[in-house]
Amino acid sequence: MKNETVILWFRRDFRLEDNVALEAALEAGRVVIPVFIWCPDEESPWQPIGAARVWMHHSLDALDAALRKKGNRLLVLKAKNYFDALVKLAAEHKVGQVFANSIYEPIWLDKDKKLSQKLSKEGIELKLSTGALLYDPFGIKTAQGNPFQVFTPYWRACLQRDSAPGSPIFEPEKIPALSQHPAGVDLNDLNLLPKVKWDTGIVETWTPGLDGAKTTLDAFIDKALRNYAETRNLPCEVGTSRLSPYLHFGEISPRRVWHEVSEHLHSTHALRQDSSKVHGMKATNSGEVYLRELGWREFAHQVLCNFPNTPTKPLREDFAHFPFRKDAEALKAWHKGQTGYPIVDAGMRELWHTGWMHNRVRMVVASFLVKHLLLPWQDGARWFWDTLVDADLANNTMGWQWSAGCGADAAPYFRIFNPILQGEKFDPQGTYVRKWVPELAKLPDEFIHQPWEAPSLILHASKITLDVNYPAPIIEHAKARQRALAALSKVRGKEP
DNA sequence: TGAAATGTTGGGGCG
DNA sequence: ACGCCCCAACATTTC
Repeated sequence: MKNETVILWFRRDFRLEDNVALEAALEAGRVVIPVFIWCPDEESPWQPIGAARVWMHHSLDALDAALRKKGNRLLVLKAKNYFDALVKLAAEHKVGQVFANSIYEPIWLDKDKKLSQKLSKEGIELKLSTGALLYDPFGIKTAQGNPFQVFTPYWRACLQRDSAPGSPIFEPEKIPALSQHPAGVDLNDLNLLPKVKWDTGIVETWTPGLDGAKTTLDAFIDKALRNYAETRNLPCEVGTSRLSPYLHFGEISPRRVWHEVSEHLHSTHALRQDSSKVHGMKATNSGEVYLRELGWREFAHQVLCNFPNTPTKPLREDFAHFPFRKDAEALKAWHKGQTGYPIVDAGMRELWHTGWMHNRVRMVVASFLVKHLLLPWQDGARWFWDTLVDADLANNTMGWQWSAGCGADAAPYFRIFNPILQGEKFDPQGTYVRKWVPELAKLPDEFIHQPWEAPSLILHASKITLDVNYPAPIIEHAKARQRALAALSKVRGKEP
């Protein structure tokens, strides 16, 4: 017989569609209490902060609105710890089962394990479901039984598994509620929104929440997917999916994204059928290139789960004692987008303003921090953590270790992005730079990525005085490159 | 999911 | 016609 009442604990799965825990809760209980518990003390040091909190606030608001359409609402609690909050809520409503979706991060997996044991002593079952990932991060292993550390064979192994990701679950018609909703706190009392209004750019740029997620996916498939392989690298265009924050907070499931994208590709005959392509040897068309990016998300979680120290420690140990510099001034210039390299500064300012940065530019600014400035990748990761709406421990860690050359399948140490060439290649008209670094807007295309090379007449006509209204480069590219090669070659291990 | 240096080739100008 | 040089275009290697 069904329990009368069950708890559905939302953590990072703010959706009603394709939510495995929700489905399980509805099967087990007659009445569901959907709850979000805010315990900032428990989540340190990688709790949501800054831009991600802003996002989370609006996302929870959207989730509540969606639950109300299903005849329920979101109970918001603020607590010292999850255990006390859950025990108290369960006792008040005679609940024996708590349903939730697993979060594939070592801290959460560990927390859930202990919590589950403690709760069971109180007669409460914690029922965990999957759904945050397409593949079990502990389920894909090399022939030797080790976790993969190189992407391509990992992804091949995923795609060659017997079962492709299944179809998403439909959202329920109704989520039966208690006749009297339990009293919680007001969402605003969590103080997720900043006191000083620095979040206007985020609010203008994004529509957080489950509806925004669907709109974003539809728009991507409709407008950008066809040319994804080419336009995804152009930061001035909307060529990427922009789904990262929605995926991070579980406002849409990776299974839904996978399903819709492959569905669309089959219906438009854009996905080639020959097996060497389908099996991911080489991504030759836009659809496969995009699904491969979902693969990188899987890979990042797989690496994080199997190597739990990677958020702060390099995976390749020869990097552990690399003599990164300490240079507060340079770090600050990077933070503020005042390095004197237009593509770098544009990216850092886009990040500050919108809580997001185009992926191509993320690679450029990361390479610049680590290789040109020789500052620790951990400092970059921390800044991204505070400023990104899509701040995700697995993806952020993977990205930074990749850029620094110390991670899984990492860029070799000698791969140093030239910020001028990257700019000219991927922002040839300087559209992106002009948008985010408006003081350079009047510069001709020829000099937009290297204002210091412009003749003084042109600088004057463009109303630019270097080091007055736009910085001269904080370091010369050629020198920085030489310095990085010299420093990094000392730590290289078996890599050439 | 680089960039720079170095090497090779082939067409054209020119003595 | 021929050899020579230049150099762009492309390929390879090196960092």
